Formats: sequence, C-alpha cells, structure tokens
Amino acid sequence: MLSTKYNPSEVENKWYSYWMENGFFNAKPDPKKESYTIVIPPPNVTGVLHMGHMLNNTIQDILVRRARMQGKEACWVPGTDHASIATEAKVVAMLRERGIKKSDLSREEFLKYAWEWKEKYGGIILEQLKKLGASCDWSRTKFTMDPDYYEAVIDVFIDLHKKGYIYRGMRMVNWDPVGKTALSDDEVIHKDVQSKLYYIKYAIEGSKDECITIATVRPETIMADAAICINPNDERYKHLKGKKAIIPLINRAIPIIEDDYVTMDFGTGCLKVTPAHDMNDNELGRKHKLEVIDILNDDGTLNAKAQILVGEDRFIARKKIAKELEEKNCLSKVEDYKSNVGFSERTDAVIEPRLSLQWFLKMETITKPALKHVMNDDIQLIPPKFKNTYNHWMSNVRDWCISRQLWWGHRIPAWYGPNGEIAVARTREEAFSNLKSQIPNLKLEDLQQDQDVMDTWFSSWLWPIAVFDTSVFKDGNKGNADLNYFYPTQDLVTAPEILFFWVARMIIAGYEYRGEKPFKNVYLTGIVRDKQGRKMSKSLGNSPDPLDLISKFGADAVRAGMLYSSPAGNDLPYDEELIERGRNFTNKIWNAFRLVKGWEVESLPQPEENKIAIEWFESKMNQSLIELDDHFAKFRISDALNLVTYKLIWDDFCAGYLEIIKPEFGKPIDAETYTRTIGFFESLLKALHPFMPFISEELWHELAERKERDCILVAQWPIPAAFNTSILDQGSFAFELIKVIRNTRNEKGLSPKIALRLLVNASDSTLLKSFGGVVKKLSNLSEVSFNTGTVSNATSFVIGSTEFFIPIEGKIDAAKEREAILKDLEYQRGFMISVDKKLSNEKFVNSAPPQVIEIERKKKADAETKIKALEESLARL
RNA sequence: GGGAGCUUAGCUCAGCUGGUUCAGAGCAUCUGCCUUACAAGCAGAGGGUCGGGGGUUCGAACCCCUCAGCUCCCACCA
Repeated sequence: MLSTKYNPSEVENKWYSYWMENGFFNAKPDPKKESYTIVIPPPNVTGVLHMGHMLNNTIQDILVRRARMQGKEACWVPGTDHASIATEAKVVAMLRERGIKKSDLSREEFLKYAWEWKEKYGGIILEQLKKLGASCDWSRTKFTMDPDYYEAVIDVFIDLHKKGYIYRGMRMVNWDPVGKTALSDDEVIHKDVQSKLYYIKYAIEGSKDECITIATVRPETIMADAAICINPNDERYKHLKGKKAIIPLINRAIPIIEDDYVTMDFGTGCLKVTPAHDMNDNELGRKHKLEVIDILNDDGTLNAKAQILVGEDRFIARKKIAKELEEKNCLSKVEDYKSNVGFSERTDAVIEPRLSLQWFLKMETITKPALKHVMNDDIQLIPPKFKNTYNHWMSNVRDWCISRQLWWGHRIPAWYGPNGEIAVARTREEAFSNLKSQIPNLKLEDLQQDQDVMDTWFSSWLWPIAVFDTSVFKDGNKGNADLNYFYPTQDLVTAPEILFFWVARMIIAGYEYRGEKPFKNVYLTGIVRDKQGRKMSKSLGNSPDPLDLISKFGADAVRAGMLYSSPAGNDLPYDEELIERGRNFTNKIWNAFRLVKGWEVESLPQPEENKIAIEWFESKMNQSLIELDDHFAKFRISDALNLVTYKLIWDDFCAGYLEIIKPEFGKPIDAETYTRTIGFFESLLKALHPFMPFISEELWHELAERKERDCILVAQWPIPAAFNTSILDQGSFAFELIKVIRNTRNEKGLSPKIALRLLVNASDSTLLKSFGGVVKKLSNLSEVSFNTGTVSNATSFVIGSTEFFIPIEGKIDAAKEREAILKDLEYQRGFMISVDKKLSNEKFVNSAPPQVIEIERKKKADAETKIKALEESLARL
C-alpha cells in the first residue's frame, strides 16, 4: 500500500544520480540542433546557498529543462567567481582567528592560505545546487581563477591597454580604510547617517578679531584645507576677497577664493576646500590650482602632514578636534545634521575619498555598442522598465577604476622600472625587453610588478565567452567549436542589483571581443525578502537555510514555493507557507497517481461520460498548453506554473476529469479510458517537469514500464493540438450547473449522499446534452429530465437562459425562498436597465466593436429569461 | 536633486491591447464533510467606491492631470 504522503528525499537522490550517470546534462555542439545556452551567474566561490540563489537558479533550471525537452542542445554552464574582496576578507578573518596577521605574511604565503581555503570551501555552493535539481553541465564547471581563465584576463588587460583604453592615473577614488583598497563607485553604499555639522571660525589674516565661519561635518580635515570658498555674488563676504584665512589649531594661512559652486544659503555660505579628502573639493581645487594636502594614511589614521593628532583614527580625531576647537573658542555652534555617507559594500567601513594612483578603463567609446544594442532591443531586459535605468547609467558612465589593493585576484601585468618606467607585459622577461632600450643598465631584477589585482568584475565580464574558450582574447583567434556554437547565449537570469556591475560589462566585453551580444534576454529576478519586507541577510538572521527547506519539504516544493508571486523584477515576500503550498501540490499529484495506479483495468464498454470527459480534458489541456507556451515566451514563469500548470493539474485534471471517470469503489475501469488517462497524465508530467523535475521523473517511471534512459527530462515537450471551443463551453456550463446544485444542497442541508432529481425547462439543450451524465455523476442525481415545464414544490435557478428545477418536497421555506427571489429579481432588473441604457445609446452602438455589442445583447436576453423565470417562480409560491 | 516603480479582499499579490477571463488567485475567515486518491484533503460561502480628487471616452482598475502615502536606483550640498 502506497503512503498517502509523497516522500521526496529518496526520489530526489535517486533521480539526480541517474541523470548524472547518464550524462543527460552534458551538452556538445550538434549542428543538427538549435543551441540553448545559459551561463550561471557565478556565485562567490566560498559562498553558501541562500534564498536569492534558490529563486535565481530555479528559474534557470526551468528554462534549461524546457529547452532540453524541446529538442534543443541545452547547455547550462556552472561555475564560481573568485570574488576578490569578499574572499580575501574571509581569508583575512580566518587567519586572524588563527592569530595570523595578513601584514606578517608575504604575498605568496597569503595566497597559499587563500588557495587552501578555496580548495576547502570552494564549490560547496555548487554541491548545494545539485540538491535543488539544477541540471548544469557540471563537466564545464569554470572558476574565474582557473589558470586558463587567469591568462585570459591578463590577455584582455594587455589588449585593452594596447588599444589605449586602459591608463594609469592619479584620481580621487573611494578608499576602503579597512580593506585598504580602492573601490568602484558601485561598491559603495550610501546611507543616511545622523551626524553633526560643526561651525568653525577661521580668523582673517591681518585682522584683529574678524572671523569667517564655515560649516563642516568633517572637522578632522581642516588641517588639509587649501582654501575657503565663497560665492562671488555673496554680498556678505565681498570684502574678504583676496584676503587669507587662518586654519585654527595649526595656524596656517589659506586663500579665500570665489566660485559659484558654493550655495549661499547652505550653512554659512562659506565652504572649506579640502582637495585631498572630498570629491567636489578636489575638482574645485584643480580648477583653482590649489595645493593638495593628504593628511590620512591608508588605514584612515592621521599622518604627519596633519601636524596634530598624528596616528589617531579619523573619527577619534574628529571628536578631539571638536573639543579643542571649542576650548580655543573657534567653534561657534554644532548642529544635528543628516548626511549621506558612503560605506564599503564588503567591509562596511566608511569610505574615504582619497587620491591615489590607480588603473582605469576608459568607458566612453567601449560602452557605445552596449548602450545601442540594449536600446534597440537586440538585447532585451525583462521586465523592460530597467531599460530606462540602463540608459541613464550607460550615458553617464565614468571611467572604471579596475585596480584593487588586494592579493587575491588577477595581478595587474604592469612592471615598473627603477624610475617609474612602465611596461605592460605578460612576464617579467617581456617587460624587460620592452624597457631595456630606454633604460641603459636595466637588470631583470630591477623590475617590480604592480602589487595590485584587478576588480572582480574585470574577470567576470568575460564569463559568457571565457566559459567556452579562454584563448579567444589573443590576437587572431577565431574561437573554438564550443564558443561558436553556444555563443551568443540565450537567457541570462540574474538580480537587478548587478545590472551595471556585471550585466552591462558583459555586454561591453561581448561586443568588444565577439562583435556580438553575449545573450538575447536578461531576466531580472526580484529580491527575496522576509515577511517584514526586509532583505534576507546573514546579519539579520532572517534567511532560512535552503537545504533545511529541501530536506523538510522536498526540492520540488521549494522550487514551486519560490515561484509563487514572483514575476520578473518584483520582490518576493518569502513565507514558509509558500513552500508548504508547493509541498501540498506535490502531494496532490502523488495522490492522483495513487488513484490511477490502484485501478483494475478490464475491457468494458466505455461509459458515455468518460468519452465526454476525455474529449473535454483533451481540449482543456491543449488550450492550457498554448497558454503555457505563451507565458514562457513572455518570461512569465510564475504565471506559467501558477495560472496554468497548477490549475490544469489540480482543478481540471484532479477535481474535474478524474472525478468524472473515477469508477465506483471496487469496480474496474474500462481499458480505453485508462489508456487515455495514462496518456494525459504523461503529458501533464511533461509540462510539469521543468518546474518539478523530481516528482515528474518518478511518476513517469511509475506510470509505465520504461526502457533504460527513457527519462522525462529528455522526453519531448508536449506540443499543443487544436482544441474544441464548443466542448469547453459545454464543460464550463456543466461545471457551473454542478456548482449550483452542490450549493443548493449546502443551503438546504441536503447530504451529498441523497440523490436528487434535476428537471430542465428546456429541450435537451445543446449545452447540456453531452454533459448530462457528467452532471448526474458529479452532483449525485438520480435523473435528469428535459422539457418538464415549470415545476412546483421545487427550488429553481437559471443559468444562462436555461431554467432548472430540483424537487425537494418539504424542504421549501416559502417565505425565505420568496425573499431570495425578490432580491435576485431586483438585481436582475437593475442590471437590465443598465444594459438597456447602453444598447439604446447610439454612440455606443456606433463605436463599440460588434462582438462587444453582441455580448451586451446576449446579456440582455439572458437577463430577460432570468427575470421571466423569477417572476414565474414568485407567482407559484 | 534626477529617474523608475508601487497603492486592487483581512494578508501577499495577479489583472498582459480601454470592452466577458473584469473585479481575480492563494492564504486567512465562515459553513458542511474523516464521502475508499489526497484533512498536506473535499464541497460551498462571505469579503472590494481598484489610495483621494478631477479629466478624456459610448465605455476606465487600465489613458491624462492632480494630491497623498510608500519603495528602489542614480547623484551628493560642505
């Protein structure tokens, strides 16, 4: 006896192993087949699976499995990202726990630890994805620091340098004093922070007691001030033009300059200009040729140039300076102030704008095709609302700072001579030969390689190309068979947060190196949030462990749960109830299988209602399959499952079809119906497979004997045939009738066990003719009679324009019945009036499309019948 | 400051070309059922000025204007 509960865990392990053993996930170029490719957004190599991955990878797997069933050569390439700063931070933390400081290690020693760490924890996440059922071609698993990938990244750096896109420059960068590295703008998160606005008095040089007051949130940077700036139109300060102000505490004189950049009504209308420590001040400083005084060390402490508080952390210095200023009577007031502060995405340190020598990629030219091909829909963003944002970003893109002061990553292939000469080259030897002509006595060991590595995204932007061919970035290489077959890929599924970090840059690289888009569609998922709408995060502890969920509910249930209410681009408010609902669905399917499996099959004449049920369900299924394909074509994955597949299986197949054909307990089913039912079940399982791969595979094998390797994951996707609208209409009419009869039972307190008679005041109307037997069975009727005329001592109702009676002697409460009829009558009359009004409106009749008018006419006719029937019933009572 | 989006049942959300898929789903609630596939279930029911106001239209949840509230992205005025 099979359990009434579906038990997923055994089934899942069994089939995943079987699929792997048979190499079903592996793809290779096949000119006879269309290719379908997805590259996985490579998770951090030391990461663990979280709910966002679940959503993301479920969607990818659905797309890949469906493509595979459609006969395409489906290739889903997995892999991991070295994630330089995130991984390095983890390794540093691990070393610290073991009492080892990074600063005590050489680069080589540190990297040895990092690789050890990677070998130990790397790829856990990929193993976890297998539990979800991800049908990746694991033989293609790629890592962004695989030796060949590493080389490809270096090739690209050298190539772009040669093309003049990469340059080295002193720029203001976002400095992370904890990670001790520069960050790109995108790695900085701005948050509103409650801080203080200090009003500081600077004495005017040569004046007895006149002062100029500036407002700042950063008093610790006054020692780096290069000027005071006022607005040229500001009458209040005109007289100070050309004079000098004296920085308190260190008594250094700085010029008072004018620039209309200064907002007159903010603070005091005077601005301290600190070119070394503020992006805007830096621009201002350059414009006015001001001195740049950098008073901070790379860890955010004050250096000797500050003259005071040397070695103190900037935030401690801030407090101390404020106190000192107050003591020296230089602080006129302090206000509470909400300011927007940048934080490091990875270390959460407050970002310090800092001047430093970094490598940059010029973005202006190289981004052009990437903008164009998204705007003209060669590449489609789903949902399309992101096009605007993309346009805005790509049109205002700044040069990309690609160097990072880290060790874990692709080391910048630049070599410096004794006097700062630069050679960009693959090896020391190559650099040497490049430089020796200009440096007479150069020795090989004089050359120093740049200490920095490249931004992680500078490697992952090559992903869709490099997963297939890493040698293609060298001159003259046309690409291998894999690349030419699988590239461009079709769909990319990722989170909107990395649209610019990653997606845009892959597009740039795609056009630069292949002259072709990397993918056709970009499906942007939502963010998984908790019930309170907060992002799932480790620090909040609000993220469930996906593997726990899988072992509790099954992978199929979790996959379905992730798809409830998660259309593209919309956030998903996560709730375990969603997974439960998914679990309930698997159980429903399991029980449908138990029912069918339990039937005795005999060659019997096929009952009439079974014939109708088969005809009806076939049409219903074809109709649904068409809708299903349509949803897929529009990337409405969630709708494809919830609005179509789920309803088709639960409502139409289980609640409708199976209930009709179900033989009485203990009685056999006719062979014809049984065979057709198995066929339907198989089609349903196929349509279900992309969403719920495990239960569909299991039941595929349970429903019939299968040959070796005859698996549902390689079965052919069901192709919808034409459907019969008339039978579908008859079906809905019949189910409506059944519902009303059941409701009548409920209202009148009649047990479902008591058979009722249904009398129809019409000839065997076409709408009911075929479905008479169905209605009889599903609403437990002893008879259905036609042409009965009006019947007394019965409850009556009208569906469409047909009047029905159910004789229920003794169960009729005339007063109650009358009340109900009057209420209905009132509504119907009101409805009539509004329809009439519409139909007698000439403008409506003239301008509305004919089918709309037809519908209104039908409404009117139905209402007329109803009113007539109601009036008659009233008269009889 | 610039941009995008959201506001529909108690909750979470659909509603795709302005018109029968038009006011929907799931959950929650209520009623009745342990009916021989499934109580993780079955059969029903109630629940709504589609954020407020105005407009366009024969017709508006949907288009336009406006007000209010919320969210996200980008920029940073010290």
